[in-house]
Amino acid sequence: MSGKADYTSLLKKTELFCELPDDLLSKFITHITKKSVAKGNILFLEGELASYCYIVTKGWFKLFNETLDGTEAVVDVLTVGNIFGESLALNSKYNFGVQAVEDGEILILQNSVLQKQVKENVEFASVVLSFLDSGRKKQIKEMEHMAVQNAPQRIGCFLLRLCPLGNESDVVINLPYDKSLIASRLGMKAETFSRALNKLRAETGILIDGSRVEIANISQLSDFSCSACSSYYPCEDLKENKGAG
Amino acid sequence: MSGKADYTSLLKKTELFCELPDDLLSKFITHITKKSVAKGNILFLEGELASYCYIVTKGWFKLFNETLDGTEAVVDVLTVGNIFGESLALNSKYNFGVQAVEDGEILILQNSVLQKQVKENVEFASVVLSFLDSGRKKQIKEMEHMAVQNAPQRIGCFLLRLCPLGNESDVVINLPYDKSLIASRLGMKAETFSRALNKLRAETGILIDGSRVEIANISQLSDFSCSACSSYYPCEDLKENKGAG
DNA sequence: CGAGGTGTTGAAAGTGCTCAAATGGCGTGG
DNA sequence: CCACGCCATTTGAGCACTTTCAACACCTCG
Repeated sequence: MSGKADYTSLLKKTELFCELPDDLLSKFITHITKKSVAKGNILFLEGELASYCYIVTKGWFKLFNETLDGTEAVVDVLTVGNIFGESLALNSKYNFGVQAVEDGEILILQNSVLQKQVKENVEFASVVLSFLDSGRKKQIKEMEHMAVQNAPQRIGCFLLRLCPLGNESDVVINLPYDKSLIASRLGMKAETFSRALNKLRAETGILIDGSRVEIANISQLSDFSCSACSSYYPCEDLKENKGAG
Repeated sequence: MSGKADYTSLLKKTELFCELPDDLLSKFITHITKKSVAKGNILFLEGELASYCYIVTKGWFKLFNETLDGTEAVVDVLTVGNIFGESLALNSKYNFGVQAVEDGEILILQNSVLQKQVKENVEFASVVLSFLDSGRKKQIKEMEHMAVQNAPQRIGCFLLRLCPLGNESDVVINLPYDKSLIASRLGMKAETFSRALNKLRAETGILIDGSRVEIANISQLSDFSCSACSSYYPCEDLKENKGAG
């Protein structure tokens, strides 16, 4: 189960690699290594040369920045299927640091391999550009969320994004052990998160038991969470428009 | 002054084109057309095929999305030197609509021309990837702003980004006529904007006369605006790290 | 002058934050 | 096995900032 063979299925779960033909995937796979990461380990820090990108296959990872006054700003919290640290520009530096917030596993790939393929393979270059465009659209959406959603809605939206598509009910999600990370990720304090989660539970009928979240009724959750937003779960336009602008 | 000749200097003022060699610039210039846009005109709407990109050479343009409840979310408000609608991915759609908020002028370029150059010219492709990376970093910064800055600081930060670099005092900025646009852009209501602007004036000594803003002392403004942020004006790290991640 | 758009101001309500204290799970050492 | 301490989470009370609703001032244009 841990041989190079199953890298294919792991990569198929990621946005960047999911639609690549197998022969191209195999070119990447020969350069990929798998690694276990213990809780607390730091993979890299902001400002370091961006040599590698990472694909999460297990666990949760925190992307963070440090502010001038020493506070930590959590840029994102990622789990299985997410990629981070990827860079197509030469000699670029990481924009943030990354730390494992619990024991996990990652695939490691040199950015130079990505860069080489972008240069040599027009189709892959096109995929990469779509990927970058899509990332930009998500960022715009994030901004909108911060502007128009209140705390309970932001949490609901965060949960919805963790739901596998296609399921309509009885989805079970496992959050990272330390929920205050999610609070930071969503731009709120731990206390606010706690209260907002209570409100969300009362409004949408979700069940919470420690780090386990059970969503009985997706549409009830999205009715509540998406009402203030410009697109409704599953945010179709994020997938349709391989965005621009 | 409106011949193709001065397109070069206009393009040199934009982040995407500023460092390109003249011979490459001229390839773009042959495809560029200039156009005047009257206040209120809509250039395109969200979801339309992203055929053209636009470079602002005069006036202010509003990038917006419509939320489900009919509200308008202002994604950005752009002026001279900014580019929007650019897309390197094929068959992509615009992520937002764009409207002229006062009489203005734009340069128009087919995205297919950009795409062609990306394919044919490795150096330009590299510039584009850096541009996209830089855009991503700015988005992360925007998120941070929304999270850590209060209303007066957000306005101050917005003004600072409009200041031409290199000047230290007596900078004069012209805002769009309708200031409530900036309020939306910064995620606050018009009334809050009005009050916050008063506070900003009291704290930093800037002068406001209608749409004209005079900044006597840049460092006084940045001391106030950047104190909560992870980087200080002019946000050096945005330029250093041709980012990744 | 009057109408409509834009900006300002006031008062009250809402939302999230700070500070402080209580709760509850979990591992360590006795 | 139990007591203890640690840490994340929860809860409460008060505060700061932003929004909401409403009224008014200002300016331009007809």
